[in-house]
Amino acid sequence: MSRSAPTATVNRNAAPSRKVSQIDLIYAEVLAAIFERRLSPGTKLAEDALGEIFGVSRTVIRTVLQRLAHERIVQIHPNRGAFVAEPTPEEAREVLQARRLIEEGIIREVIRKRSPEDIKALRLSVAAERASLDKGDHTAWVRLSGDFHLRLAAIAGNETLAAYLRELVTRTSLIIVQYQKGNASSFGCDEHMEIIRAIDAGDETLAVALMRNHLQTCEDQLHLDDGEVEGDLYTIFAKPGRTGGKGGREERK
Amino acid sequence: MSRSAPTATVNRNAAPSRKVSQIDLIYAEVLAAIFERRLSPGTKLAEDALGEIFGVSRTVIRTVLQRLAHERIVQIHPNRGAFVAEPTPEEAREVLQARRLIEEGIIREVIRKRSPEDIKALRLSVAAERASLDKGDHTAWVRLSGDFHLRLAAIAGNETLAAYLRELVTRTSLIIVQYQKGNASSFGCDEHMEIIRAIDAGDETLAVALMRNHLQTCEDQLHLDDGEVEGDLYTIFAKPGRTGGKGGREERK
DNA sequence: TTTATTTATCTTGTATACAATCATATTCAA
DNA sequence: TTGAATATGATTGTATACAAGATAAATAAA
Repeated sequence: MSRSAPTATVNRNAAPSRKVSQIDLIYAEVLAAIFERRLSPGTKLAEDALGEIFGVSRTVIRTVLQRLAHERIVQIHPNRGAFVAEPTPEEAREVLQARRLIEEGIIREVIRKRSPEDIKALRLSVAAERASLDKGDHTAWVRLSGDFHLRLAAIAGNETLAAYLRELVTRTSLIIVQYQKGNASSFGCDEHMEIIRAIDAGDETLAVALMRNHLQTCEDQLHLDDGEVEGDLYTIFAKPGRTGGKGGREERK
Repeated sequence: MSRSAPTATVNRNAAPSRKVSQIDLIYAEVLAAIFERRLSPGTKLAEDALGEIFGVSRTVIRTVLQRLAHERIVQIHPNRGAFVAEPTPEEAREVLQARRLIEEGIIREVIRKRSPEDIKALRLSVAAERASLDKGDHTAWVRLSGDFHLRLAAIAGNETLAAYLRELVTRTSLIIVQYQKGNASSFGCDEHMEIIRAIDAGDETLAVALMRNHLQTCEDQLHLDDGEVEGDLYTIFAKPGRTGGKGGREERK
């Protein structure tokens, strides 16, 4: 709680608008903090501290943490507390494999159901991606990049699959935070564009292959192999100022 | 709360064994009640009543309900309470479609990774299925039937996909409770056996086709079309003793 | 100095109390 | 008798209080 002053009590301002529950707001806030690397994997999410920060009791914090735990963004150790999850390399591979399976199915369905408006919306989505990339707004790009995949799921029209993909996309973001080497994956934009073209052309085989490659590329840009123990070593031999920025992890289990 | 006396306060007996949390116990208890048709879709799950029944406070009941809600077994209406979900025909089709997609992927993986012990365990699982079916223990059969699919997921070795399939299997049970016509699906056993044979033979194309057919058969045995409004009509014009048993719904929203 | 044990403090788990919202019943007017 | 408005009761949402467990510190023994 030492440096998070700027984002504290953000929801206090828009208090009268009770249309969106506090729980959703805090949930989104925590998620954003993780993806913007303000909260590192392994960080403890103490109930009291979060309650203080967001101006609510532990009761609602608890609800948020349980939701995040169900989505595997947070891991709850009974009687010990909640921590930002540290997905293992194995889990990372599983998530990407699950995405390949689900998104290939979605692609096939999209080709069957697509309308010209859908294609147009997809192109706009990728344009926004490119814009955020040009602006150097990495945070926005992460969100928009995920949006593209979620949009495909929406077109496919299976809400159940879309919900699972939403979770997988979120988990992918956490995985990228932990395992991405350098600031790669700037090709994502172009690959998304290629996929749109294949869908527009109705070429199922190509579209599926492109999606598979796209997700494989994403996986290849992670360093999942070198340093399987890296997480533990880092924890044990933690030195401040390692990653250069002011993002030294504050608390670890 | 009028007739559930026999199952009430079950967890009080095994009190000292705190290894399994109360939450897991109550969660399993509620789930069992739904699948054994003691709780009908649409039934309100009042926090106070459940707390009284299980001898805990609303706090832990709330946690259970939120977990069930995340898995779509329960629907929470803000400020109004939690109700056993009433999956729509559309949702039912989505769940089955998702299962086809995921389980086809799992089958392919199983064929790659299977060991002789795996095949043996699968055969035993189906044998147990058949035994419960012969004994007329429908409740046990529902559980074992789901177990077969979960076992395949375990062999495939992707914990992430397995978790999703677990949810889908659970939702399928709820869907069957709501839409199954007669006591059909006794063929499930044989179809499971056929799938095992195809896997054992390493015939990926056949195994995938059999799984697809199996799930399609399951979907076909539901009456999803006649009576899209059936749920509502039933609610409005509910008459006791309709389904023969003593399972008249106790409370509805 | 190192290791084991005990104590103290802090955090989570659960129960209870209060506030806010919704459903139902009653009253009043048309 | 029907309809709207109000009042009452019940249920959920949130905060707080207390109990149980875990971490950390301090003390004692090797």
